[in-house]
Amino acid sequence: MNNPIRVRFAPSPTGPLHIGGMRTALFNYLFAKKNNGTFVLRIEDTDQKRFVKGAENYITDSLKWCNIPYDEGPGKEGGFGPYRQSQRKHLYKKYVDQLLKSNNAYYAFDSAESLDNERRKHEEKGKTFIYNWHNRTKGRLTNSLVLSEKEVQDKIANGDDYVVRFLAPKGETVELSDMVRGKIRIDTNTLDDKVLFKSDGMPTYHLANVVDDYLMKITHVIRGEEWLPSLALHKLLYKAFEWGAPKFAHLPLILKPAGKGKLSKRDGDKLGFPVFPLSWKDPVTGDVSKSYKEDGYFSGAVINFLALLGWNPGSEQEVFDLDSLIRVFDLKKVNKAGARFDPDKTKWFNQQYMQKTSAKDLVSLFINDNPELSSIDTGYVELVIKQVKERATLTSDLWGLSHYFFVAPSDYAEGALKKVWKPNSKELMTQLIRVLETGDDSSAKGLQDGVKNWITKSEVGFGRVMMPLRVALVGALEGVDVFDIIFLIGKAEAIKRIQLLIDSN
RNA sequence: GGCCCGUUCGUCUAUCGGCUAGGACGCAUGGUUUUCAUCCAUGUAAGAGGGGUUCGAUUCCCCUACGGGCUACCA
Repeated sequence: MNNPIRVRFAPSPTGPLHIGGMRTALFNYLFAKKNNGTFVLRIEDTDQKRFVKGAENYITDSLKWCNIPYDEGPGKEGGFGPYRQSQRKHLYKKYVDQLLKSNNAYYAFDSAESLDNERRKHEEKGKTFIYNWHNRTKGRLTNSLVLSEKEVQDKIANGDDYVVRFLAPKGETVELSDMVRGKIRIDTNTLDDKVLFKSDGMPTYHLANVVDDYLMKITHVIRGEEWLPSLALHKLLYKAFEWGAPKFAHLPLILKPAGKGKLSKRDGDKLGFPVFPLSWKDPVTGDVSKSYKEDGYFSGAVINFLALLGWNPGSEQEVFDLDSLIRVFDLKKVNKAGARFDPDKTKWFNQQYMQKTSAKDLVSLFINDNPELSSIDTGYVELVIKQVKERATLTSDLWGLSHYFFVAPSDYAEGALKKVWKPNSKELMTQLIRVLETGDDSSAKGLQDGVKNWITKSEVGFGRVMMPLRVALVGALEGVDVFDIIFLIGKAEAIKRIQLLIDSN
């Protein structure tokens, strides 16, 4: 293989990654693995102002939790490092100079204030200010296109702040090709002269991205649709460098479940569902955001759902583990339109995964969530989970569905008791205790037969017995089969609970 | 405002010009479970509008509308 596939996921560490970012990472991963390629993680931390401590760890932890590990990246050298752009700072100057020398870029000395001013003035006249062929040499702007070479050198020697801008060509049409969108044509006159190199000595995204993708031999750039508008610029940069460009695929955006716009980090807290894989504590505000992991989701279910957002396998199958996802993944089946995020369907996927997961495999997870159970025999815990898991959607549901197997109800659901407790209930429950004491308790079936026989023979009515019995055992009118409960908690414990109900009424 | 992308059930989506427009989530109803949930069955509901092209358009082209993205020395 002389042109091995290499893709990269290139987040910037400005905060926690939300599921939109995870989906981008996932598609890169799937594409790489499908094609025996390499999945690279590159940290794009060129904006020192927005850097957030802990965000990079958050990103790597999230990828790990989702089981989509990177082949190369920070801490995983693959011959193309370093993988943080801040550590590659020294590399970019050379390429900027190359562009300057080939007249594809120029120095600009305009201050942020003067540019803001221009923008405001244009706005007042109902126009939009664009730094490009329109005005770059019209005198209002200060750059190396209008200044003499000596003036430019003096300014730089003098320590004046400057940026380097790309000189967008005039009157050309760029032909773009996107793997999911097909051909796109852009008139270069509508482009602006983007800043490539900032006055703080750091490259902007556009420059760093292109240079690094080239140096890291990236073959396919798979990223969110928000980058589509800068594709022309990037293509022009490759041309200016005289480099072959990678192939591009722009993924449809993930939209809010309700309302307008793309899904954002704040939607989760506002709408009551997680948008983050792992929980995140904002280092400034201290706010903690809920997450899929902590809410009781399986990472496989989250990944599965994300994969089907903006992509489909071309069949009616919906549940896929990671390996089958890799097997069937195809960029050609990626949709063009944005996809609304659906928290309900995410839950459904999780329920599917819950049912696929064996009770045995759930035990440690369950005990982990409920440390007070660590002293209980794991065999018993497994039997309990086996009873309740078909009713569960999230792993965090498990305790609510099974608590009565571990602790006697401390109070009774008000409505339930009122509905169930009749004048003769006390008498019936007392009789029931006697039936249980003498009956067969070697199996749930044995218990059932004993009680049923008694009910039939004494003609007291099933509901009159079963309902209060359930309330005694569970504390509410819910839960698994009563005889399964009695069998598991044991006859003695069951009798104790019935007596408790009698005594308290 | 400008530039770009998009548009099938409420939502995610299938349909390589020939349909009674399929599946899933959700919702509703019924059945099972002497509880609740699960489960099962059934139902619900769609190709934005207008022009073309064609024997025939959800599918191809154009216009409009609507949605989305971008428009920073942020990525």
